[in-house]
Order: sequence, then C-alpha cells, then structure tokens
Amino acid sequence: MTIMHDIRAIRENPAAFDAALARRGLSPMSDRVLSLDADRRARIVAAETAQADQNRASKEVGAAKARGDDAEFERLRALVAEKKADVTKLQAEASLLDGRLRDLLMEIPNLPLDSVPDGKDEADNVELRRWGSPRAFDFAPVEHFEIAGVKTGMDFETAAKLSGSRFVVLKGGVARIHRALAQFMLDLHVTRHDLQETWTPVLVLENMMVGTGQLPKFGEDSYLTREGYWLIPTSEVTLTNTVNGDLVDHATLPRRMVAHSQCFRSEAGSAGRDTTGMLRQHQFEKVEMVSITDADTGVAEHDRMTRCAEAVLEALELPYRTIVLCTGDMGFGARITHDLEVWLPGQDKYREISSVSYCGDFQARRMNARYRSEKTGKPEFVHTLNGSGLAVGRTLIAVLENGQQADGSVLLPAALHPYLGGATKLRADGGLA
RNA sequence: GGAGCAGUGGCCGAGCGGUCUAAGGCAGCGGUCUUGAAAACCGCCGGGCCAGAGAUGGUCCCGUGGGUUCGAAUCCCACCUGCUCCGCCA
Repeated sequence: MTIMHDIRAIRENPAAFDAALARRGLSPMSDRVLSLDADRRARIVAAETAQADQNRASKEVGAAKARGDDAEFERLRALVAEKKADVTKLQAEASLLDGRLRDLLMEIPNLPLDSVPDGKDEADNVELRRWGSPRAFDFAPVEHFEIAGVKTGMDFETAAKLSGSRFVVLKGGVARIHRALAQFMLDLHVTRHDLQETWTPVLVLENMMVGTGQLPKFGEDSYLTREGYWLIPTSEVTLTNTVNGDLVDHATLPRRMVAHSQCFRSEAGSAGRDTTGMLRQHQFEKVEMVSITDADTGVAEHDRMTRCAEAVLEALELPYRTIVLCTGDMGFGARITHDLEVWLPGQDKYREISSVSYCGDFQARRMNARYRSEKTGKPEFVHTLNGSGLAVGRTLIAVLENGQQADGSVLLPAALHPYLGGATKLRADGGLA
C-alpha cells in the first residue's frame, strides 16, 4: 500500500512526529499510529507464513497426483484447504488494520519544516519583506465596489438572480480589465519565468482530489456533480495530478507549469466573511503555478515560485508584503507557505492575494508519483509545490482600489495598457479611455 | 445515451488453467572492440510490503474488488478507466 506519511520515520522517531504535530496544535498520534502498525505487521507476518505453507503444499499436490499417490494427494489437498482458510482469515484481518492505518494517516496534515515559525493563528505569522509603499490619498479611498467607475461594471444583483450569493457579473471596462489581468499574468510567467502554459479540465475524478489532499477530509469545501465529478477549487489539483501514478523521468524535472482556470469553492464555514464585493466568491479565476521537482531542489523551488508571484505584483505596481505562515495557520498539505498580501487602500489593510506552498512528498505519496533517483537508482517520491500567480479577481480589486481617483475613475498600471488596446484608465462611467 | 473492444514491468508488446521464477523489443547501466564515438556482440536490468545488523529470505502485484479451482495474467461476476463506431451537440 501507499502510505500517506513515512511510517518508517515515525517508527524510528515517534517523538519527532508528535513534536511536529504539536507545532500545528495537534495532540500526539504516534501511539495510535504505531500500535495499529504493529498489529498490522504481526498479521502480515502470520498471513505470509500461512501462505508460504499453502504454496508449498499446493506445489506438492500436483506431484502426488502425477505419481498416483492418492493418499498423499488427499492429505495435501486437505492441508491446502486448511491453510487457505487461515490465509483468508489472516489477510482479512491484516487488510482491515491496513485500511484503518491508512484512514488515520490520510487525515494527518503535513509536517512543518523546522524553519516555519511556531504559532497559533494568523497573528503569529511573520513578515519577511515589503515592497512598495501605500499611496498617499488626498481623499478617502473607498472599497472597490464603491468606486464610481466600477459600480456599473460589477453587478452583484444580477449575479444573485442568476446564481445566488457570492457570484458576480462583470461588464464593460471592468470585465475587460479582469480578462487583461489573466492574460498579462500568463504571458509574464510563460515568457519571463519559463513556466509551461497549460490548460486543464475543471472537472476531475474523485481520486485526483485525494491526491492533492482536498479529500477525504475537506469534501465540504468543494462541489460534486451528479455524475461524480468534482469541480476543482484550484488548478493546483489538475496540474499537480498530471504526474499521478507516474514514474517520471528525472531529466524532465523540474516541471514548471502555469494555468489559468475557473475555480469553484463552496465556502462552507466562511458564512458572513467578506460578503460584500468580489473578494470571496464561489466561482473565480486564478492563474496557478505548480512545480514538480526532485527531493533535493524542492525547497529552493519554493523561493523561486514566491518570486514569480511577487513579480506579478511588482509589474502591476501594487504594494505588498510577503509573510511566512506560522505552524498554526498553514494549510493541510503544506510544509511551508508564503502568503503575498496586497495593499487594499479601501480596506486600509493588506489582504491575501497569493499563497505559495511547498508540500514535500506529501501529495506525491497520495498520488504515488515518483522519479528514479540518480544516486540510488531507486524510485523516490517527487516533491510538489503550488502557488497563485495570482488570484485574478483579487488582483482586479487591488488594481481598482490602488488606482482610484477622486472623480471615481481609475488609473491603470502601465503593464496592462497593451492588453487594453492602449487604454490607461477606467472612466467614472465604466468605460475605458 | 446505444453498440463493441481494451487495460501486462520505465515504454512497446507476447501470453488464452500448471517450469510465468511473465517471451521479445526499446530505453537504461556495465563490458568487449575503438584514438574517441557509433555500430556490433556479451552481461545486468520491475515495484510494494514483511523479516533480518547484513548477506539474504518470505509474500503480494498482469486496471480494482470479489468468485470458481488443488492451482488464475489466463475462466466467471461487479466496478473503474480508456479507445472505436453510432446518436446528440459547442
């Protein structure tokens, strides 16, 4: 079976495993894991011993029959039947324990790297750096949906009629800026960062959601179709699972991909949070980066990917800060996460616009995705990383809020002008000029 | 939606109840030859789990799960995935 955590490492150093969990605010689990593991192994040994007996007797049966020794033939037949019953019983027990261990490990989050700061929640995150400085306004900046030029092009009422809450209809200049942003980001990553442009499905088989860690624990967060397809909450799911089940050629690593996709999230559990504006939607667009690396280069790749995301904000002249999430605030599959927070003058706050995570072999174990190590000649799990580069809707918000003018128009960053037919501003009436 | 076909080791592919300890090819690794390389030739060359300090041994794996059988890659059933044709359709 494929084990979701390195069971040998847990056996060797259960205290370290529990200590890592404790840093995430979880109670120790090594006792339960190891006792299940010990039982499981005992059954396996018993089952395999019985099976070896059965195989031996089974081989002799044919010989006895051939030489016409009926008494021996019957004796061996009975022996085989007896061993077979033992094997069946022991195997069933082993497989039950195996399943239990698997279920348990499946729901244990990834272990934080040593370099990740300890902490309980977002208050304990640590700022790594800031870029740019918030603009000084000579009027009171408003939130994106309050800007005059935005009001006509960001229609929540119509969206609510169509689809309910947490949806939006974009129109005119705002819609075009939204589209331009996605194109700009893709182009930047493809031409400057050497990521491979990729287009993927947004409906996936259940197993893929297990591979990247959305399932089994977080099924409530995503949409499931009648036919059994899941709607991806991010193209991290499709991009990462491109190597699901594969033994990839080491020469093809690292694989650096970028995709622009629709993302779907039920936002169960976030009722009441960010209900106005388009900060948190059931459907949104994101340009996502994924890297598949070997075990040696994953950590370095994480910094590279963070830089790729930062470059987008810098090109768009949006002030941001980069933070490293503390152990208590990190997502399920991550070993370390950098968040990029963009300055939103309307909220007078930095808000998350990108999350860049290094997952080590956590997802690879779930996917059984490996490469052949050049050093040992043995298959080893790949390492995976994912990061937003960036969330398009939130970038739209940032561009609008940071560029807003007293008259309700919005000045747009130069990098976007070529994508808007040369337009440099969103007029107060919602058109481009 | 209907009908048919298929899923074998890194890849391709044989195999149709008992030396399958899975042929053969490709790729890879080592060697012979060569100034070097290529070619040719020779050899090596799947993965998981369990035990063991190790050498090594055991066991499982031919999409997945059951079943038939003394014995299953091979027969039966269910499921998953893919392909082809038809229908519908951007």
